Amino acid sequence: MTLRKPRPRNARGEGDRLRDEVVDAAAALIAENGPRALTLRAIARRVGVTAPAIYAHFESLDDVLKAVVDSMFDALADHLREAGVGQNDPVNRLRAYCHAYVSFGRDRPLQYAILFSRAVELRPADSPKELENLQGGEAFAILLSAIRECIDAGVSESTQPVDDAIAVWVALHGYVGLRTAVADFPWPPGDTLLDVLIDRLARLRSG
Amino acid sequence: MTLRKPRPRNARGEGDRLRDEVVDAAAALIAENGPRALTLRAIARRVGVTAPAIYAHFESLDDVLKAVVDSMFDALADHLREAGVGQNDPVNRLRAYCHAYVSFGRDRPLQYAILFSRAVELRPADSPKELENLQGGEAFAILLSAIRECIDAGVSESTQPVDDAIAVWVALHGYVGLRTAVADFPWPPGDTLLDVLIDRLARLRSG
DNA sequence: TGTACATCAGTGAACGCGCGTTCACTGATGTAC
DNA sequence: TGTACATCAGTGAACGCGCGTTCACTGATGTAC
Repeated sequence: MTLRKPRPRNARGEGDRLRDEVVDAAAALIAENGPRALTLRAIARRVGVTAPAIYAHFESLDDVLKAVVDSMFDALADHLREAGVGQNDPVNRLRAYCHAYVSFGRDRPLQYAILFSRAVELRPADSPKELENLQGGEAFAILLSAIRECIDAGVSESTQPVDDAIAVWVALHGYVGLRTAVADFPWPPGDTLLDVLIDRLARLRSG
Repeated sequence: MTLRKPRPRNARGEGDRLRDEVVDAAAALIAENGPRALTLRAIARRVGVTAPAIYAHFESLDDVLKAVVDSMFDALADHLREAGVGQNDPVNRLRAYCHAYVSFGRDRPLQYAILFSRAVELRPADSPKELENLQGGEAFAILLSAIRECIDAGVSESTQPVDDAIAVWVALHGYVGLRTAVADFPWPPGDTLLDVLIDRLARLRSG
């Protein structure tokens, strides 16, 4: 319900800027008040534009939500990659990716929740082999490659890297979901549990 | 939008029946069309009653949603208990509980999702020790006791049953969430992955 | 046994609101000549 | 360099709808005498 000053109209050729602003505003609304608060008019108010203006860039509210999900999956993959920078030890890199995944979800629980909420049907991969083309597949591929490097370095006993990467992903997803939803629970301190999950599911020797 | 024949008015003293019917209708609406489809008027239509009649039993729509979540947590615990009946081997019992947890979520993904969706704030436990009083705590206590029995029987190497029960719960939650949301993924066949998660996180010797 | 009355379990009309969507329009900005 | 014009990036009014919530009411059922 925040009132904004009327924003200056975009100049010629900069019409696409509104598209990005709409996606950002939609993501912010979800982050603040959950997906139920996402309406075309609320987005328009936040951007400082009238509701019909959105139709120039999106067919419907659902279309906006899809764009939000897309941009969130991209942001997640970027977040993981950044966390891996400078991590030369394969175990530390894997851990860094996993912690980054969790912090991504924990910092924006309501946004994270829509990624796998079935509110938007996920884009199907063209073929089972095109994992990266699948939404979330980019993040998964990062996890998988980190596990493979651990195996190559002899610090993981995993013999089925794909299955074990899925196992780790499942655990990360569950950890984000439960920790943000059920705060009132005797959670092990810090991220102890997270490291246990990584150790056992990626079959790290240190674990 | 299903039209129902006008239902007979409840007799004296049976007014509480409407309360249960409202909760069931609300749960059914969520199961069919997700939480966005949950409105007071839709519930009333489905029950075959006018909208104001609901106010005799609930203060608001949010109050109805809370009742749905409560009844779902009860149903989950019942479902687990039933699955354990007749399982005399502790490992098999633990597995039966875990598979029951997953099937519960998989059979009603949209309902399961609201349990931990933050759409309703979960009832806080009065003290950290009163796990059973916490929503979901009853199901958790069942898991925990099964792991303890595995330890006692010498088939689990777990030394921290509470932490490991949490780990299993996290994995079950993640498994339900991802499997129902991301169908288009190279999941290991059947519930192979689920058994791997149980083996490693409950530290079963068979694994 | 009969009857007046209280209570229970709702109904039905009405309210104001925010929503998605349509439509005709406007006014600044770039382009052609 | 000036000017007519097309286009772009929106505006503003209007529509019909379903929503939560309120209010006065109704009519069947049980109870007291």
